[in-house]
Amino acid sequence: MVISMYVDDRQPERIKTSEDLGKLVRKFRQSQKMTQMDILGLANTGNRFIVELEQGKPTLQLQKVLDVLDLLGLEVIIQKKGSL
Amino acid sequence: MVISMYVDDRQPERIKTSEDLGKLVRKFRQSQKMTQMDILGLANTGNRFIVELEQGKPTLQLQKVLDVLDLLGLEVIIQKKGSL
DNA sequence: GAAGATTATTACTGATCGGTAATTTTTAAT
DNA sequence: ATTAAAAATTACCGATCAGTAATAATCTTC
Repeated sequence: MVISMYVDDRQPERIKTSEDLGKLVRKFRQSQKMTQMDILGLANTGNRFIVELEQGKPTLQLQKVLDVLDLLGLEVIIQKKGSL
Repeated sequence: MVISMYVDDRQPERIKTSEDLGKLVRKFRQSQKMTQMDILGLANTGNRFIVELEQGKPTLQLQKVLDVLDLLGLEVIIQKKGSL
C-alpha cells in the first residue's frame, strides 16, 4: 500500500557556482531519501568527496562531479544564456 | 553593412563526460569566431587550461570550468534525467 | 611554400586534490 | 535525555593540477 508518493518536479536549475551545485545535490539526494553513504556505494569515491561536493568546494574534479550527477539520475545541459 | 549574420541556434547539449564538454566548448568558441587567446583575456587562466578544457581533460577544477562557460555566454542547467 | 596566427606541448614548481580510516559533531527518533 | 544514524572533520600522503613561459606543431591565407 502506498502511503505517500514523492513526485520531484523541481524545476531545472541554473548552476553558476560550485555552491549552487552543492546545494542542488544535497536537496536532490534528500528528496530521494538517500544518505551520503548510499552514494558512496555507487560511485567509486570516499565520503570526503561527497561531503565536499555538497559543501560546494570549487576545486573538485570535473569528471567525478559528472559521474555523481549521472548516478543520481541527473543530467547536465549546456545552452546559450537566455535560451528559453 | 551586414554581410552575414550567424544565428547560433544550436540545441542545448547533454553533457555526460569532460570530453563532451570539451567538444562543445570548442565548437561554440569557433562559432563565435573567438580564439583561445580571446578567452584567456577574459578568464584568469593560462593557455594551458583552455587547451585542456577543449581536449576534455577529466580532472579540471569545477569552478574554473563554470567560470569559462559563463564568460562564453553559456549556462549550465541540471535537471532530472528524461525531463522533457 | 612562406609568413603569421593559432593551437599544442613541454619542463619546472608550489599548491592542493582526494582516498582512507579514525574521530568528532550533528541530526533524528523514541 | 539516550542512543543510533548520518554527516563532517582530521591527519597522512602519493599523485597531480595549473600558472608560466618558452618551444614546437599545426592551420590559414596569400
